[in-house]
Amino acid sequence: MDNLHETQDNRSLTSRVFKYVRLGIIEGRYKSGDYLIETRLANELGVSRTPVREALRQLELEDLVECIPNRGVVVKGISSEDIDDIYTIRLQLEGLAAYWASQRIKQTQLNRLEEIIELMELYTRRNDSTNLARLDTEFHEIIFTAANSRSLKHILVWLHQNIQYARQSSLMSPSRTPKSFEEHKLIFTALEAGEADLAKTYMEKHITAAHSHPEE
Amino acid sequence: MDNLHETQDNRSLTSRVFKYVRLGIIEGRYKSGDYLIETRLANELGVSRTPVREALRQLELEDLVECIPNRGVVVKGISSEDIDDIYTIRLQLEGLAAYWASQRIKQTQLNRLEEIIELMELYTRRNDSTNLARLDTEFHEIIFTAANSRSLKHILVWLHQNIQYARQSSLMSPSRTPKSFEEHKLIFTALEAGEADLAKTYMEKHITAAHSHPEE
DNA sequence: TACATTAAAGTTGTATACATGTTCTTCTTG
DNA sequence: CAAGAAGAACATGTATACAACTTTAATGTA
Repeated sequence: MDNLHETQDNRSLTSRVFKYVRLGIIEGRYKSGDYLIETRLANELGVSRTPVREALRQLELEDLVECIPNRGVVVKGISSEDIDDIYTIRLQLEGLAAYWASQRIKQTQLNRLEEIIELMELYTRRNDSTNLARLDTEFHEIIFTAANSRSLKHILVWLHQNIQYARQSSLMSPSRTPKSFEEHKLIFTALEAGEADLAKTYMEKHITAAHSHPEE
Repeated sequence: MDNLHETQDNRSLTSRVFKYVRLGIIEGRYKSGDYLIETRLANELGVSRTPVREALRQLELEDLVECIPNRGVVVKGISSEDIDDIYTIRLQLEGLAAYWASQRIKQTQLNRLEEIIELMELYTRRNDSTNLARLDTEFHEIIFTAANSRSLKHILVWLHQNIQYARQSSLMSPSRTPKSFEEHKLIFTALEAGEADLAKTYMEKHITAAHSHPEE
């Protein structure tokens, strides 16, 4: 019963279980209100209860499930209202990240951003949404990292993960990709020039646009 | 060897261990770079390794420790730069929380806020920092809750917990308390009147002032 | 002495066993 | 038949046992 067709990232069973259940919640396989039974999950994945418990305790801190003492863990999930809120929160925080990044970003990070921009242009022409989504994630992650704030990065990574859910549903819609590409380019230019306020403004516009058209 | 002089909140050993280690990191007993040995902690607390492991895995997600596979978990701690960043992030997010709260707050929550304001006045006159700190936490938490956004509340609770560390150090300094009291009152008035922009502005001023003078 | 090899101690990763608490079924009783 | 009690089935909470991996100490050799 190996539902776990993972690659090589077998760091530990705990993290495998964590990702598996997380994906299950994000994809809606486990719905809000469902009880997650430890032994059932353990059998499903062919592992013991120990790593399952550790993973569930982590998911509790991610706020994706609620652990009720001596009762079990119940799925909380992410509603569309949550997604809306997350975009508003991102609006505040990614603006801040871009602002800080423009002051603290290193040359190597700028180089990688430039590479990403070039690749994005290519994949936009080819309508390759899968690769575009991957590059988009990396683009934003470089900016989180360049902002050089542990707390901010921690929050933004969490928000991005939660939002994957919304992305998943509308991935292949290519209507907005050319516009999105231009937005990324503007952000990059501002970062390169060290224009903090401009970087912030462009990032905010990008998030807002992405919220209205979540396809990329 | 029962270093755990807890009250009644013995929901589970895992959460007891979690709070114990968390406090240890916040108080500086476990310093950045220290390795946390599972068996050592287990003996220290008179429990088995199972709840210790679960607690450590949770602390990893809180970003207070780093789990290195097959090596152990190392303390990350919170630097003063982190604290500065957190205040800036709170500036963005508590403003948003106050904004949303002013539109969504319920009468019972407003009543409780009014009670808190009255109590704060009392304790400010008495210079009772301990109770003031408690009320301050509740004041902000009511606003998080009233904002009615799961994600926002989750982030702000996390930020507040991280910042307790900075508060701990300078608790008894009463110089700012009268001013802080006035700020809380202004926020409350704006919330009561449903003035979203005003609530946001007052909250931002309050956070900024608290950052310069973290005693309350 | 310096260095590689190997044994040993220590630590983490995982599974299992048992204790405790909860839920559901069934049987009794009014 | 309804309501409640007893017990079985089930799930979680915790401890322990064992396997795998890492680091350290020890041993042997050039």
